[in-house]
Amino acid sequence: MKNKEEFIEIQAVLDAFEIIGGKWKFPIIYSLCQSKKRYNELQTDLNGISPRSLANALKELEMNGLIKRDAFATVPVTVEYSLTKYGKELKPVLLSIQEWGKKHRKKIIDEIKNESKG
Amino acid sequence: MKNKEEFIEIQAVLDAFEIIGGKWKFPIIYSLCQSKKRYNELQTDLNGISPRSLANALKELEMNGLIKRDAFATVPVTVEYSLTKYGKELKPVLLSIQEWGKKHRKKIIDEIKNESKG
DNA sequence: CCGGATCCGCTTAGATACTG
DNA sequence: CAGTATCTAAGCGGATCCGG
Repeated sequence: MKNKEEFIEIQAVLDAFEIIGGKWKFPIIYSLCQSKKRYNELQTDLNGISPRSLANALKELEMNGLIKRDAFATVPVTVEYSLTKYGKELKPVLLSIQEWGKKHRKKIIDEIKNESKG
Repeated sequence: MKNKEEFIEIQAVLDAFEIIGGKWKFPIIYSLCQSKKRYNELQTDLNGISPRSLANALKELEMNGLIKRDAFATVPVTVEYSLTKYGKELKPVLLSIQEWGKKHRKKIIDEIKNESKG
């Protein structure tokens, strides 16, 4: 580390990961970017997340003020999760990750094609 | 999930996290964004990462073509890690995370101030 | 039935000590 | 200096169960 400024910069990244680290936080937020979702919709979107992990992640995200949980006393219960205004500030981050993910996917596919070509 | 397109989008995020998920990958890449670094410099930058976790993360990042490892037969050995061209494509992602991290830090500090004000 | 909580086992991450 | 070995702690997933 060279100086105090650089320390703060990397500390910002580390801090961000205290909140949005873990395997599922980003995908959850990404899913909620599109629209508010119910518990089961999230579970489907996230393609096989366990209920335990989903519940934990949602609780932490709510504690940190990134998402909002609304429960309606219907029968059966309806619970909706949505991004808070603060959570929406993560959108640019999400979009850049997703863009990189698409590029990466393309790269992998190209590599496989080249291998089979010989 | 509503349609196939949305599935691909979220899948891109999931895929990205296969590569750059985990607690330390982003901070490592962030640190290497600035300049190439030696093993111990990274350990210092990352403020307390264990050697094991650092070694593991570096190995995975190298396997995925994001970073490059150069060893020089000096005594003692010198090893330098740097971003590959492909790894550098993550810079925009890093910058947006870091920006959010700074915002978040400011928010937390403000909240603490307001609490102590009463 | 929906939204979780709980129990269990496996995999990943971390602390510390030690080595080429 | 740049890691590995070992042990322990935390996180994740699967199945099952419970309250409304």
